[in-house]
Amino acid sequence: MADLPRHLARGAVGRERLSREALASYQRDRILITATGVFAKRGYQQTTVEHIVDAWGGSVGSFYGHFDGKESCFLAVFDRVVEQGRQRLAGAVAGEESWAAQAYASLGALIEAAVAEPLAAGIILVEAPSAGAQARKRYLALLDELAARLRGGRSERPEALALPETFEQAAVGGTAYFLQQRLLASEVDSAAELLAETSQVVLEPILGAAELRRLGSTPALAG
Amino acid sequence: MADLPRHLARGAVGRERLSREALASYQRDRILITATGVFAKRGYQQTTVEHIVDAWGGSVGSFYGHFDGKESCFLAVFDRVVEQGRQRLAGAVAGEESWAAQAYASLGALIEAAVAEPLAAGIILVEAPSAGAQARKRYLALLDELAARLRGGRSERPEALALPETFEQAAVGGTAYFLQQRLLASEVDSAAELLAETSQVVLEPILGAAELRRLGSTPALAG
Amino acid sequence: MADLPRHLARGAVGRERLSREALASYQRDRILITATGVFAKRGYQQTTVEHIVDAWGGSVGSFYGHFDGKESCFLAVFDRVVEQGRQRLAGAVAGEESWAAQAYASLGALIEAAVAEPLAAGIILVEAPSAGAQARKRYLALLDELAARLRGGRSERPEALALPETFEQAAVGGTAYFLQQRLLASEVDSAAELLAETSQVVLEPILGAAELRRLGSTPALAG
Amino acid sequence: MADLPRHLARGAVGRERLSREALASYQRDRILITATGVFAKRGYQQTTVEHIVDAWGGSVGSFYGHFDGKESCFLAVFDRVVEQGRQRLAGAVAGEESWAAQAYASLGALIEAAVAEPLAAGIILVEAPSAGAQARKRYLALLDELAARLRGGRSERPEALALPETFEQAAVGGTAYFLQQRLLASEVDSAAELLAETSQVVLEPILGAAELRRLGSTPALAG
DNA sequence: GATGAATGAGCATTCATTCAT
DNA sequence: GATGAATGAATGCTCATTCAT
Repeated sequence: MADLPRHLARGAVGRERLSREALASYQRDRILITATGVFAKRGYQQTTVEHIVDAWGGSVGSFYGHFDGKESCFLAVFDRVVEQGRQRLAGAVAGEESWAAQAYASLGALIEAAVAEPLAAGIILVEAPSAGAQARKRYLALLDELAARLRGGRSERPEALALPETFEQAAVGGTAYFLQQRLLASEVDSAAELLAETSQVVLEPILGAAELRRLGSTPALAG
Repeated sequence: MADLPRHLARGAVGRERLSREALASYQRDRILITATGVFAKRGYQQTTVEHIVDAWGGSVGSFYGHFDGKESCFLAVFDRVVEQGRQRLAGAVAGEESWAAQAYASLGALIEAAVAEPLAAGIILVEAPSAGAQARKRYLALLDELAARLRGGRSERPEALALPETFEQAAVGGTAYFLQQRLLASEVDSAAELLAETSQVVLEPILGAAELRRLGSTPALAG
Repeated sequence: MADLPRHLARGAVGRERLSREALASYQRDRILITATGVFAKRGYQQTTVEHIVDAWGGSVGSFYGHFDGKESCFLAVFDRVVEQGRQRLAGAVAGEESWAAQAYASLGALIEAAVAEPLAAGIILVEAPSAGAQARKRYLALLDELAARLRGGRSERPEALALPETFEQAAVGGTAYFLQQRLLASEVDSAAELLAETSQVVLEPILGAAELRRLGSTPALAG
Repeated sequence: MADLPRHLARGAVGRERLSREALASYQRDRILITATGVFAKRGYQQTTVEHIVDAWGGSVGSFYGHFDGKESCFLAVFDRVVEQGRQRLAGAVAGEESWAAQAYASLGALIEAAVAEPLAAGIILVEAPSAGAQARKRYLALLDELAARLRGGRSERPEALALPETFEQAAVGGTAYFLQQRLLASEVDSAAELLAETSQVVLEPILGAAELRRLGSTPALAG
């Protein structure tokens, strides 16, 4: 088992309360982090519980103490990655006022995340659709949610109302496919470049070219 | 095993050469047809060779006489469905002269095919991405090819040249995602409706709204 | 963990010596009582240590502080139930003088016990034979002991000497089987009825019908 | 895999029909015979599928081709042993006319069987009660059936009508217990001796001592 | 003494593939 | 060529027991 970070090591203040609970949560997180890599590299179906356990350095029984099984573990990995994405999104949106700026920043944050952690991105874009019914369901629900968010922007531009019903779904699905391809080919370009391209496809039809150009001139990416 | 059609039954003319070859090909096709349904209904991973063999009515050994194994069989199923799609495409394009009309007819033909044979469509859109590395590769190659075809249209319209590099990929991926969702939800609307929606997303940016409207007024669907 | 009864609560007189020892014994007993129900309801093989610990409300480590393991715990449960039976037997026999009356009262006490605590009876009659070699050995030894006691009655009646060697073993085994069947079917009739039937099988050959009739006319059962 | 007996070896007459079916049945039987010994020696719970497979000399997959699993295999072993007992019973009863003679011969046949094949007898008397709910159910049903058969004899002797309701159940259960004890202790006496003892317990109350003495003077045992 | 997280050997079962007939 | 019984490696999972805190 790996060393614990300072604040969790014995002797820490308030260890009574923290210890058990936090330790368990910490272990669980460690498994999730390891599993993210294993699932992403091997693929869900080719991954066995033993692979994860070996990579993690723990024991089978312990694994089952944290998760109901392989699928349950994958879903937790998925949820964790999604949650981290959500936080990035929240952070990106925080400073922006207009829907347009928020949308642009959001897209940028997601692309940045995918570029920074391609394995985590692969969990969502590549593995989730193949990891059983549950996972596929969550994957579709996630894209649906993103499409719904995107849809919110129509009200900002009268012209956008003329877009077909399915535009947002297709835009989100298309972006997912596009990124997935880049991930699988390991041709991950710079986040800036990807953002420039995808924003044109996803956002221009809603915001118009002029608005998008304006947004693009502002440095949108942190990294 | 089911009865053979007349011209393949033994005693037919030229049975020495034809019989063997044609019979084998016929058997293989029968397996592929059956397997298409089994793979689509159960999902690739949940399908066992025995499932296919049982549904087909043959024997395991015979199955392995026709295919190297389960994956090889799936790839053949995939290729077969793709081939049929190609023929539909060729037929649809045949009468049309302009690239615009050909593209519109192509999209119509593909949608029509998906609506007519949802199981076959599911093989491409739902199962292929989950059926191992090989299958995913072919799936991505297929979408790439469609994107490339779509790209051919840019030259027809100067405005289209301004579209982002990734437009076609996103358009194709988005359409795939959109159709996949409809297939999984078993909410297959009429082909006409789907065509109207997807063409707006996929073709309008290239052809322009006016051209698309004109194409839409011509009956594009056979069924 | 449940509250302790007054005299065991901390602060009680003589807590240094008593406390430790008595507390341990009390805890152990609590586990045994709980385990009796769990083993009887789930069956020995289907019962896990965790089941017992959960039902008891303690912890695994603590469980292993009291017992060497699952089997050891079952054997202790067995012994405890046997011990309680022995005490009932002693009580029942106390007031009686003749062997005949003692035997009749004993049988009555055992049946009464089985009817009053079917779970405890199930430990002996149903689970013990299936709970591993040790338990089976004790089960067989127990029946042997009862058979030996029964045998003591032969001297009271010359006719009984003509009974086959195996009579007592068969009588005890038969009664055990008979009661076990009633327990498994949850068809536990009244103790009086069961006593009337079994005593005819077990005791009449030794005591004779007349004697048995006489014994039966005295109220033999407490409840 | 062991050699096949002549009539099943290749080249045998009518191999088309016989071969497949008979071979499968033969293999299944071989597993059952092996499994009888393994279950009896190790005990049901301690026996793993691998134990059986190793002892048999086949493969795991093959085992599962013949049985649904370990329990299913045990039940088949149980049924097989019961069936063989039934045939012995049928053979023993064949020549006898009176119920008394039939009952005596039956008891003799069963005891003889138990002495001749203690492992098979152990399956019924020792393992079945411990091998899960299904097996216990069949075990109890079997004893019930024997008790019912025994009951048929009451009509032959007016005195027997006075026996308690439960006599037959207790007699059968007692005999089962008695034999089980002998089996577990590996103290298997001669069949003749066991018959003499058990018949006194089981049959004398129904048939009377005189009748039983008469039956005993006839050589009842084949071996 | 108490706690419960960690351990890991062990088990029943599946299934793609082979090969004797 | 056809057949399907046989193969056995691989897998997900359980649970009695240990031991650091």
